[in-house]
Parts: sequence; structure tokens; C-alpha cells
Amino acid sequence: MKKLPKISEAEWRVMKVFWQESPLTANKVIERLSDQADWNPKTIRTLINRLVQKRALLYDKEGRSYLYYPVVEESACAHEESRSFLRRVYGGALTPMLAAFLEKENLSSEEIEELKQMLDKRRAKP
Amino acid sequence: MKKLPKISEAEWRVMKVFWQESPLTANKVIERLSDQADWNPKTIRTLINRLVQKRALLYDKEGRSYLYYPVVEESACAHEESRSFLRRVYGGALTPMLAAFLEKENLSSEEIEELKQMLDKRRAKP
DNA sequence: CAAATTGGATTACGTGTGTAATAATAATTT
DNA sequence: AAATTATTATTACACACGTAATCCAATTTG
Repeated sequence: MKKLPKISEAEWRVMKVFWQESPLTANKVIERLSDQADWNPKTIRTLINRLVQKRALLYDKEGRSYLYYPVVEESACAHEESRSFLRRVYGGALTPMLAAFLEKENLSSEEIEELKQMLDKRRAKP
Repeated sequence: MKKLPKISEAEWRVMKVFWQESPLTANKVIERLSDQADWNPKTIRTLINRLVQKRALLYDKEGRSYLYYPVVEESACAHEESRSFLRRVYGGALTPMLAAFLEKENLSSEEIEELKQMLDKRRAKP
């Protein structure tokens, strides 16, 4: 599998836009982010450029401007981040994290049910 | 509750030593880390100093050297990191993370059982 | 066509991080 | 007491990140 670039916090917000919809021009991204983040358009362009350098995005020339699109999958990046986070904080295992979460958070009964059902389905697999 | 300092990846490894055992001299920490990490002792001292500056550690003078101990709780730091991670990557919710994890990881049946039991216990609570 | 605008490229700048090296000071040894 | 050693304190340095500003070339406008 492809080696994934390391995506920073601010860059994640930009990537999420592309994962929702792509390709997009820089201006479109700026537009999509205008209500979510209080960023100067220049800042967003910088982030896009860095993501291109990291090879998280590619672009095609479309007239005078570029159309950018992601070249890494969100699920793969998310999973990588999960593993890195779990290793750093919980020694790599999921169980202690869930334990801590159940301890500290007030998860709704619905959420608990949903989690349980996911586990049930999974257990049925090979 | 106290405001938690932001602890970097390398600093986490140092804090974990203190959370296992404290107080410790710098030399003891270096010793404890000597097999885990391939760090120059100077590096570890730098990390300890930064953690003191961030007020994650405090020290008492013990003769010629210092005895350091943590002043933030591991569970609190871990939970803070969890929330930050989930927000960045999974929009803040635990469920999508577990879903992704079940999809990508091959969790053992034991682990699945453990997770289910934790959820069951939790559901019985309030 | 000249001027203004727009989009991309380059540069900026303070702070954090990984990874130490060097300097200063206190303690121990000769 | 002087030299050596052990600890802490200060400084270093490159690269990542957040957050832009400036420069440059192409396009649109007056």
C-alpha cells in the first residue's frame, strides 16, 4: 500500500473538503471553508500548496486555474492517524481507549447501542 | 478542572515513565528509557525541561539533583488527546472511529468480547 | 492598449518539535 | 586547593506548522 503523507490539523480541515467533493478549484475550497474556518484565503492557498507538495493532492490545469483532487483516501489517512494516536496515548490498543471514553464521556444509550451492534456484526465475520 | 498542557509525541514517552513511577531523577528516567527509545541522554533532559516549562512536571531539589514528578493526570491528558483526535479525524464522534477500526483491523475475538462487555457494563450504569 | 484584477509561486515569520551540544555550577576526588 | 566529574541551564539548528504577505504572470476591464 502507498505511503501516506503526514497531514497536520489545519490540513485535515482542507482535505475533508476535498473528500466531500472533488475536484475543486482553490476558490471553491475557500468558499466551502468560509463559514467553517476563519482563515484568510491566502492561508487556505498555502495549505493547498503544502498538500500538493506532500502529494496528498494533485491538480489538473483548467484554463488559468487548477482543479485539485485528493490522491489519498480518507479512510486510509484516518486509520493511520488512529493507529498513531492509539500508540502514542494508549499503548496501541483500542480497548483502553474505549474504557477511558466510557469512563469520562456520557455516551447516549443510542450511541452505546450502535457500538454494540457494530461489534455484533463484526463478530459474525471470519 | 485544570487546563492541560499540550504534550508532544516525544514528550508523551517521557510522561509515561513518570506516570508509571514517580518521583524520579533525570538519570532514572534516562535509564528507564534506555531500552525503549534510542535517545541521547541530553535529549531526554531537554524533554524533561520542556515538560517542566509546560507545567506537566514539577521537581523538588534532592541534594545536588532534582526529583521530578507529574502534575497532570494521565487519564486527563489521554482523554484530552482522544477528543482532539476524534474531532480532527472523525468529526468528533466515537462511532465512526470504531466502525473504521472494525473494518480495517483484525481484532481478535477476545478483544471484541472485551469491548462488548465494557459496553454492557456501561449501559447498566445511570 | 494600459490598468486593474486574479490566481498561482515565492517568501515570511514566530512558535513548536526532534535532537542534541555547550556552558555554567556544584560536588567529588586527588 | 586544583582538577575532574556530575547535573542543571542555556543555546543550537533544521524542519513543521499556523498564518499570512508579497511577487509575478495572465486575464479582464476601462
